[in-house]
Amino acid sequence: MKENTIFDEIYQVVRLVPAGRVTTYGAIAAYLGKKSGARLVGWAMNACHADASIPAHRVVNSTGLLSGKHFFGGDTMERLLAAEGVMVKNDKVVDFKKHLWIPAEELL
DNA sequence: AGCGTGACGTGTA
DNA sequence: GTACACGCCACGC
Repeated sequence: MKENTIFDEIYQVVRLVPAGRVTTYGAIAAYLGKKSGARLVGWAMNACHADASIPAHRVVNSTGLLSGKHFFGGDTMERLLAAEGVMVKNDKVVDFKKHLWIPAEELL
């Protein structure tokens, strides 16, 4: 490891996300020190296909919308979330704020 | 070395 | 409340 790349940094944080919780691209970016690096997180997630150990399905946008569910292959993302206790309605996380997990706050 | 793109976020109209 | 535009960092060509 010790790639020291933004990708790995993001991967580590995403892997720290507990089951039944979801985080946002902005939260991860903020934790890494990137204020508006949300796009970078999305980019890293795109490469997450190389790491099946990364629960990218727990990462949603600030509106709680499963932006990447389309990339997972249909209902895979919402199904994984539902299996962990996170209900998804209309591609959006139910009680999103309640399930929201922010590294900068929880890992504080 | 420069331009375009991207699973986003925030602000303004 | 919805729609549009700009900004951010990193990667691909």
